Amino acid sequence: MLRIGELATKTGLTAHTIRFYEKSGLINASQRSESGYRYYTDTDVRQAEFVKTARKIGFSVDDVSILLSIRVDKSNHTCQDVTEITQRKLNDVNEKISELLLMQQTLKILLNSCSGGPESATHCSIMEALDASNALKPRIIAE
Amino acid sequence: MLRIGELATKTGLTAHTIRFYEKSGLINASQRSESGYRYYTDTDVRQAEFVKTARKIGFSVDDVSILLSIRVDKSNHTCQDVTEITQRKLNDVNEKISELLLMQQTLKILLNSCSGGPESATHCSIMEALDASNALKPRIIAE
DNA sequence: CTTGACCTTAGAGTTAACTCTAAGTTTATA
DNA sequence: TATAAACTTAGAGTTAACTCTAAGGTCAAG
Repeated sequence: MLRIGELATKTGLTAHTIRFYEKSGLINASQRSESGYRYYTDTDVRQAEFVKTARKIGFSVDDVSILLSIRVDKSNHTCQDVTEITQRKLNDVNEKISELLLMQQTLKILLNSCSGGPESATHCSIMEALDASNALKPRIIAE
Repeated sequence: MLRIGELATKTGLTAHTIRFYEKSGLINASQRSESGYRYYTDTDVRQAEFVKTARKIGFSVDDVSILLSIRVDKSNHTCQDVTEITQRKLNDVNEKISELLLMQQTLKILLNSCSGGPESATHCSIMEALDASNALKPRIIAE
């Protein structure tokens, strides 16, 4: 039986975060001492690690909540239920990557267009590009 | 001279956002009518477009504020000043992309490991992977 | 029996960038 | 002149996931 600080050390979460996850319904202490201290069983620890793992992969707290409800009642859920959540998350991630790649490309083009030297910014091509509204249409793929 | 709604239409911002940017020091109406209506000159419009462009590329409101202070006083700033901000932003973006690519890879591996069919999740390999804490170490690059 | 590390709670604060509301004023149009 | 669309303000709300604070209780060691 671990106290909250020990669970924190074991999982890499903080005690604060564990209490926050408890409020959010993700982690529960099976036992409480008379004085109110939380005590975590091995089963609790495994659940906390599941939560940590799922969060690290990128699942939201709400997603993890759903995954946990599947976890405790696997026989009444299907692989399809699980892959749907996973696919949805992958779609989110893919979309964010696309947006960031576009930003990356634009930023690279801007950096390539400017010397970056100590000369006055009066004719800085980055500033000029930001002033021209076509700065957002990177047609040339710079590498 | 445009009113705020017209500027909104022209820039693709909302009137709310324009007022918010005004509070943040990014956009100002050169004129006000007696009754308090904001009126924007061509110069204001160009500045609003600059802001829109910079935000779309991914610069934070604070970054845009700095870029604007350079913009109004180019001769007292250098190309280096501008590239530093741009490079910092590119570094941020690169870091986020790395994190997301890791998530993407993990999610793909999870999806590949599971049929996604209508069978019970009792032996779902995604659930099993989330239970095993090595789910975060994707050694096999799945495509 | 005291000290310090650890624990408790409720609830407020953080961040970024909006987004919305309420209550009232102005302007253009029919 | 009446009505609707557009405008004004201050300030509160939203989102996600924490993160921290205050004020106090518990426990092990010396």
